[in-house]
Amino acid sequence: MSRLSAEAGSAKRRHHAALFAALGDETRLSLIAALAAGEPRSIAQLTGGSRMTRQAITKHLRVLEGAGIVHRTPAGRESRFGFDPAPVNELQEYLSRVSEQWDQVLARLKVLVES
Amino acid sequence: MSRLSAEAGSAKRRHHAALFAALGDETRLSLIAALAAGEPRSIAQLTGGSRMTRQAITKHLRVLEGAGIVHRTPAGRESRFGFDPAPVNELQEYLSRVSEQWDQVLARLKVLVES
DNA sequence: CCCATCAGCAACCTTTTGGTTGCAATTAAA
DNA sequence: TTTAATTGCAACCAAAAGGTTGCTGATGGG
Repeated sequence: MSRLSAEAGSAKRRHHAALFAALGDETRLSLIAALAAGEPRSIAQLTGGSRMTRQAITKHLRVLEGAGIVHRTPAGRESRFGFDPAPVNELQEYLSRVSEQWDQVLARLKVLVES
Repeated sequence: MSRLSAEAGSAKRRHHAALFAALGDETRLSLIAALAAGEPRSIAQLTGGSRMTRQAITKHLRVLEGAGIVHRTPAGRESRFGFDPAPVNELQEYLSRVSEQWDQVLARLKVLVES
């Protein structure tokens, strides 16, 4: 079982790493900020105000879509992108667990020092 | 001032993106898990149990060190790496803000629907 | 002293990533 | 029905990332 659970842990770790990687780009963070601030927007709207090409923005949106952070809704000739909070919350919980783990280590060290 | 604050925001965003990118690798996540679980460890210790080369692990540790997630402490002929929780907490707060922003958007939409 | 261990450095390679340009297709508007 | 706007797809490119091998230099133990 230890092997199975180790592999399951590895799969989850791979998933989390992919989510973090999706957030590891300045342009994508600004896209997330734009989409988490209001209603869905089209690619042309999201491109406006950036020095980058529409295709570059499209690629970034595809990465975010692949991570489930954003979803595409075709509407006429344009496709609107909307924010999806689930992966963000997932990563928040992940970081929480790391922090708690560390806090427990500190608590144990404190006990050792005081004994 | 709007320009200045926009640039300041961009600098912070770049910083956050760099931190996220440092977490965007499965191997580095496992290193973090190992180091956040206990006392500092040497490169050789961290390499043991991995199919990767010591140099690969070294590179990953350097990335984590560059992000401030880990610090190196030379000890004799070996250098021990220890966990540093500050960047993790910083990212946790960042994700919190994104979530809150989104919650506010949802609340506004709800008001619109009910009116 | 001798030897094994731990680590740093450099070169090299392959794959991925971020970005561009050009072109075709669909949809809306005049 | 033209025409403009919005998007998708493909090819291409440069740079960065992830990993390996080989060699060298300290350091600690016998």
